[in-house]
Amino acid sequence: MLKITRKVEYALIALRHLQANKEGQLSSAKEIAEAYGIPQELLAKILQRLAREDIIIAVKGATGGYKLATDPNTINMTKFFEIMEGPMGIMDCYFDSGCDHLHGCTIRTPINRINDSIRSMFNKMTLADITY
Amino acid sequence: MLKITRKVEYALIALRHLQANKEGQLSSAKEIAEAYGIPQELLAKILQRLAREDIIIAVKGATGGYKLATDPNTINMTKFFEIMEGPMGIMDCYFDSGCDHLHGCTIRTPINRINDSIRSMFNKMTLADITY
DNA sequence: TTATATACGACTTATTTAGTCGTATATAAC
DNA sequence: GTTATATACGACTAAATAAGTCGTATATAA
Repeated sequence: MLKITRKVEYALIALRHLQANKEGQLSSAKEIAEAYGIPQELLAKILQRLAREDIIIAVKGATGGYKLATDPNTINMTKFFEIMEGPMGIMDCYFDSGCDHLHGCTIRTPINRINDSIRSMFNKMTLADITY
Repeated sequence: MLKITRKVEYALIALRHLQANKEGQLSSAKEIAEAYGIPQELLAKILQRLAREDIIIAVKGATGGYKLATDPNTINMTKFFEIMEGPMGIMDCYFDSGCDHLHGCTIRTPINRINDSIRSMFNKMTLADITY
């Protein structure tokens, strides 16, 4: 319950690393992985996803690497979590309705209230709150 | 991320059911399991844990069952989650220090801030917010 | 004595998360 | 143009966790 995954953890570490770089300076997946003892292939995939979502910019080729694409202040944590792990809800019925029990479900409404509280809390936070 | 487990889900459903009972009236694990389509053995174990922790009272024997032990208003959700699933932290390093990366960890402090926010949010909620 | 409860640990199965591998493409340096 | 070092990405395997089952013991009302 309420556990952050490695994917998110590694992404945050990497973003913080990139944020500490000078304007325009690149860091490769290998460099970051070695610096923090993270499996390189795994981190590479995470950085690729962040690049696809325009959180960071990828530069290919021999001296390539990654750099931040935007000010971390502009990305809220709800969006960030959902990029990394998909829809954020403490129960799936918040999003899909493939639940057998929906008819007799007595806890859906309060559960959704909790969900909204969590989302609203993370909506107020930006990546900069984590990476600075 | 941030998913509630079935254990918690079933516990909440059962507690809500008990809460709806008249003062002193018992419900068995079987009765509740059948009413909501929950695996009976699994629910039984959950109810046993709730009884051990004095959230509910167990009555043994042929006409036995469970009833609430206390006003749901007196149990906060942080305590409830921790009874069901152990320490609640979005990363384990909030509690233990078996982390290899602690020396160079750059995200511990902000992660802990998030943790505190979540715990404080759940501390303000009681079981009654869910089961009523 | 029987039927129906709770109690509880051990076990199996299913699902999710973490990590690896193979292959393709881009590009700087030589 | 060859080499070395990057990113890109899907497929695969392994590890960890969650979900569910089973066996056995005990309590008690009928």
